[in-house]
Amino acid sequence: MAKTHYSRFDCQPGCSVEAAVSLISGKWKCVVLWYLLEEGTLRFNELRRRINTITPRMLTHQLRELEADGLIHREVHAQVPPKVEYSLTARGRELTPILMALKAWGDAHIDLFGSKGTAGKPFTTASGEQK
Amino acid sequence: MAKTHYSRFDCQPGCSVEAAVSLISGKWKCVVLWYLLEEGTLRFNELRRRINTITPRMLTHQLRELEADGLIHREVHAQVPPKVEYSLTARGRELTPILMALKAWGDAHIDLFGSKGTAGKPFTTASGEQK
DNA sequence: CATCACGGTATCCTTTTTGATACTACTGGC
DNA sequence: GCCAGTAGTATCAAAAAGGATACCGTGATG
Repeated sequence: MAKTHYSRFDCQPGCSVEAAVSLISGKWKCVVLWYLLEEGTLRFNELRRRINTITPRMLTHQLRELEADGLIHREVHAQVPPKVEYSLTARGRELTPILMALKAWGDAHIDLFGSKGTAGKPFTTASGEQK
Repeated sequence: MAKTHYSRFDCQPGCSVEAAVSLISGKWKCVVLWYLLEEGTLRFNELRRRINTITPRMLTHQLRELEADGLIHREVHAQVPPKVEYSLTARGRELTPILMALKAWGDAHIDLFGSKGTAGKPFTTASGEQK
């Protein structure tokens, strides 16, 4: 193996866990990943409308990071008006068990959020507030 | 259901995932959790020595957040010199499948780290650098 | 008497992350 | 001619996170 890379043996236990978490820990990243997991392919403004409080700047930023980390694919169609589609890569789809486990845990311990602790308050949403 | 709490129906899909991730996304948090998972109970300086580049300030900070979020238990023994033991709570132990899945994913996609993308470089460690 | 280990604090500073607001080029429909 | 929708940028500001360094009281050890 290349010496410039690190192998799993170079670092202490928990290091790869930390590394993996760091890829999905930006604000809205999990929400984006979850939508892409559920709906397959979404355009920029489709995501934006689903996460209605996000600013375009933040959405762009998170999408670019997810793309740089190889978790999502960005496809630009050369047309006007512009059409850019986002979808999970194979690597991104491999996060599925993690996201499911996180969701299960999150739903099970939902009483934590909003009351005490360090977690931010849940946000309201375009799809959540009308019905 | 109480209006002051949120139910899983108040928020969009992915919200609970995001909430769960936010609890484990501080720097070193996963490393700490992993050590506690592996070794059961550890004292402050035991953790500190294992993660040798962490400052006491950061260790304290992360431990207090994990405690506030109900993931770890902090037990102070009234003696001198002080003895403080940290261990996972039941809730913390329920993170096991998540941490395992993250480790599996991280190890499988380890080529990502250090080269490109947004992930930080892996760190060297007390236990990793001698052999 | 000085030093070490214990489990932290206090203070200051830098970096990173997030947010608010305004703006772009282009085209199709009214 | 004007407005809406497309996918973003640019700029500035605020807030949060992280890092460096020094320090605390206590008690045992040398």
